[in-house]
Amino acid sequence: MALMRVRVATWNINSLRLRLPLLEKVLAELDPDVLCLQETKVPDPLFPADLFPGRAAEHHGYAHVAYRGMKGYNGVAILSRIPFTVDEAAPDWCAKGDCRHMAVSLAVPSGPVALHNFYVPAGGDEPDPAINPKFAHKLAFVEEATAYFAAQSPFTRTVLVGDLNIAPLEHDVWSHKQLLNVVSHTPPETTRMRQWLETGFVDAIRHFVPSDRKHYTWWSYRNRDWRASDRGRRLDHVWVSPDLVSSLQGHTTLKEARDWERTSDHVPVSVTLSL
DNA sequence: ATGGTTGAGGATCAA
Repeated sequence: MALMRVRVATWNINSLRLRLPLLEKVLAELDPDVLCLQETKVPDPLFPADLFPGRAAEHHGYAHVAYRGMKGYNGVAILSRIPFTVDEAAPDWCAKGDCRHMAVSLAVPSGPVALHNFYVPAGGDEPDPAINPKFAHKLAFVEEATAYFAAQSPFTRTVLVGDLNIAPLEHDVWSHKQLLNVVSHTPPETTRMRQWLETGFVDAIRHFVPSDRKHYTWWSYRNRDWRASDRGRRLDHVWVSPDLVSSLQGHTTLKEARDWERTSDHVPVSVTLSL
């Protein structure tokens, strides 16, 4: 059977409704077959009926759409050209019902592919679980996810994407030393993330970008000039099961999106596979 | 050490 190009993109959009015009721009730039979004910040009843006003029917080619949102915070969505079924049995992490994850099975002709879209808790400011419940939640969330995938291991034909809110490697942050006690890069987080990865994933972005090269996907709004200060972090990730490594074709981190008007503080990331 | 900005929603809270 002929293989199919499957390009999966992930973007923390930081309000879907506010950035609908940029959504179309991301699709034009990356041409993904599947786009996973985080921080949609839209309750399900208010999810836009027409994602691309004035464009072609059926969502501008992305006929398959699923979403899980809530008021004010969090929320994930998946737009796809490839049909999928939603995994309704996926866990409700930390039993909070807080719309931080969706799993689907993509109907790729060569066989189904499991796709996980995660929005891991940011964890607040204080990196001490004893005094900061948000940090405790973050650690517990990652531990639950680790246990979930460990129980399935070894798994195949699986792609995991999302805003994982952890920059695991030295060169995933602008200053390893200065961020060691800053939430997103602390040893309790990076250690747990490594354990999660090692349940059976390969870091697909670092497959393409050498680990000794600085690489970021997020720059704070709180910098006068994000590009000049370049105090970025790699918080957004694409992982694949080892059987898919030989299918990896390329990747794009759309850094230019950080310069768009009224954009997200995260930029889109895509990985292309031949499946 | 501190402050810096953005979004949701309508006061702060989350990031």
